[in-house]
Amino acid sequence: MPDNSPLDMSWILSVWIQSPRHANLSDALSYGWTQALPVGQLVRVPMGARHVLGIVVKSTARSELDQELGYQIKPILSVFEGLDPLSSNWLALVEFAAHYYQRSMGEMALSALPPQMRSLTDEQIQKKLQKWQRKFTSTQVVQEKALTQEKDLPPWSPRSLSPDQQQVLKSIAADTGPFLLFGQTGSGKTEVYLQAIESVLKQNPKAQVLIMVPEINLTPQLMARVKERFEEHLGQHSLVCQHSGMTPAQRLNAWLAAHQGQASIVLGTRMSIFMSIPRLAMIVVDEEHDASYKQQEGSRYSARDLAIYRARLEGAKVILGSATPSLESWHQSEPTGKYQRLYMNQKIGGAAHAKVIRVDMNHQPRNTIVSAPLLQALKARLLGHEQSILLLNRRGYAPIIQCNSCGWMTQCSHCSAYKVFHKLDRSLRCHHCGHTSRVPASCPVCADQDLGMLGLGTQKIEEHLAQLLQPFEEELGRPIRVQRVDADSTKTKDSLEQQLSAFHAGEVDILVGTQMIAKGHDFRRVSLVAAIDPDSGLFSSDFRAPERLFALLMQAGGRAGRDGQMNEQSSPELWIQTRHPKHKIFTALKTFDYEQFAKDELEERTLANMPPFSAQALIRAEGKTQEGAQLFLSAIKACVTELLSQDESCVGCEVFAYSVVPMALRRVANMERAQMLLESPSRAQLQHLLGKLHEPMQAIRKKHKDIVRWAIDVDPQQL
DNA sequence: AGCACGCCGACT
DNA sequence: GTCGGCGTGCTC
Repeated sequence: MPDNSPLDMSWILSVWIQSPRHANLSDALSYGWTQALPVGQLVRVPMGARHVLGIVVKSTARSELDQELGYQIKPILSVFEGLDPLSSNWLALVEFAAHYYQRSMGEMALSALPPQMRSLTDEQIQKKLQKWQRKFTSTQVVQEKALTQEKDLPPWSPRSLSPDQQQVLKSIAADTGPFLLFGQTGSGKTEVYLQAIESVLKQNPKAQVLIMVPEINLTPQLMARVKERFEEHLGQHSLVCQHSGMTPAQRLNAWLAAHQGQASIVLGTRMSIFMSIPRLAMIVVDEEHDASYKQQEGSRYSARDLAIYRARLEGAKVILGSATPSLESWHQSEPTGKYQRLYMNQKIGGAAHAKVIRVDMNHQPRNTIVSAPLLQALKARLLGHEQSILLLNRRGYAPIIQCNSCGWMTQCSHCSAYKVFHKLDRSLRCHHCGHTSRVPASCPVCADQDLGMLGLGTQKIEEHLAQLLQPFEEELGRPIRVQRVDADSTKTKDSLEQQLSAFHAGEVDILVGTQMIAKGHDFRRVSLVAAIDPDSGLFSSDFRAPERLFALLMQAGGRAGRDGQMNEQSSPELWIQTRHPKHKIFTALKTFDYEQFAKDELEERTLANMPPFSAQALIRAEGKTQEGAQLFLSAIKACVTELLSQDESCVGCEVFAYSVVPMALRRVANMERAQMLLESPSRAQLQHLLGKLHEPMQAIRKKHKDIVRWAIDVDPQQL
């Protein structure tokens, strides 16, 4: 702005900008302007030496100011004229999230906008908008027709629905929700989502819908189905995606389409909960139990929980769907809770449950990887030209090199973790800090050359399996094809899709992989899924581990035998190799009885006062030394005690601070890490206390110079 | 968080 | 003699 004449700054604008809470700036900074601006207006403002994006949250006439501000007011630099202001509901969502997850308003709000917005000018944005507008209006005519006359276009084709689906849709139409759609894999939840969306769009052609999925991998699949259903009615520009795999330009375009109300359907990962969707009428959270809905760094929000809050704000319906709901959602959908539970018990097309077969590994030779009965079962599938999946837990399967003479292992020099052997480039790599080195020819401690492999990678299993099956190849009269899928084999772009499509096409007999293959993919010719060693999930220090294991195995079981057409001889089977065959997780799994499992687990949680019967927050610190990190947290613990006994507003609050402990992965990239858990029967009291902690924490931080980072994780997923 | 300003080691 | 290391401190 070249105008150097003094502006008549008779208005004071309160503006949120990107700045972390510990920067100690107030939530909104004051800038001067010649006129009031609408709440939610995007502006560019000076901030020290640079220019940053801001959001106007208030305009006050200078004459109405209670007192003069104690500092010089700068004018804003420019206004994004071409963009509608963000809605008050959007601002309310951001404000709630910032409050709840202990972040600054500015950080929450600005990091929820597409990154490119920060660098573009108003003119550039307007150009983009015009371009989009032209594209859109050419298809919009079609859309209007479709939704009003239904003449020139194929009408919404009637679908045959199962009785369950009909019942569930009736309930969704009749009530306000939130709804927990509890349905087996293969019971047709996706069809319910699509029909529910369809009825919302029929009712109001201008309405918008948000669909969330846990992972990027799952967006193309679901997008294909959404397109197939809606594209001819809505036009291709009415369906947009939002996830971190998109280019900055793609993200901005999609954001603009949603913000301007042109996109009818927004499909995305957790970040899309913050999309600007002015006429939001429905939110679908697919696989709501999935841990990916919780952001794990920065503002650690839960997109699933925010979906509930946002839906209430907007007066929109929200559907949480899962075959294995989180115990939080399950509890909320009990008769005493706030959600309405909808059951879908039947599998479409009469597909049967997998039969659960447990192999007691106590009765197998020591160090057995694939037990004899499982091997027999695998052979049977090979003979019948059916496919199998072997599922590995991550833990315990990393291939680590050990000295067979002195016991030395490939410990990472920067982390409290072992470096993992990668066969491809014969390197040792730390999965936590990325440090890479070559495999030594001899032990660096005792110089012995007898180095061996300790853990079992998926690579190792792949080889081992090939070895076990090799004698069988002759009998079979063809080579046996084993395919490995894990983080390594899918490093190259869209290679996951490629590998899986090879499996789909029947070019592979046995698929070996980690959890990632249990998610979302629909394998029709698979009749056997085997969990090789699931026991680490049984006795973990994390109280949610059993829940995750159960969900994984249920999901894995659902992968087997989804095809109702398959003949009787190949009844689907889920194999579990375990040293604890009597464990209640496995007995509940035998009948695919999630409800029994949830009942048992919730009983235990009640007794132990664990979530959902208490609220938790985790304070983590990262410093140069473990003592430093712990000292820092201990000082905070003392501060909690003091607040609870001295502070007027905290006395009587029931908040319990557990002792300070090193984190499970105590050292990462040369940083020592420790944590402290806070727990309270009252979410509100815990919130209040956390809010009170910020100031003293900053004072404490100044005394502990070796503390590099600290973070508060509200409702932590992993302990 | 950025980005300044500010005071001490190895280089054209 | 400078380029640049990152240690405090401020941003309406």
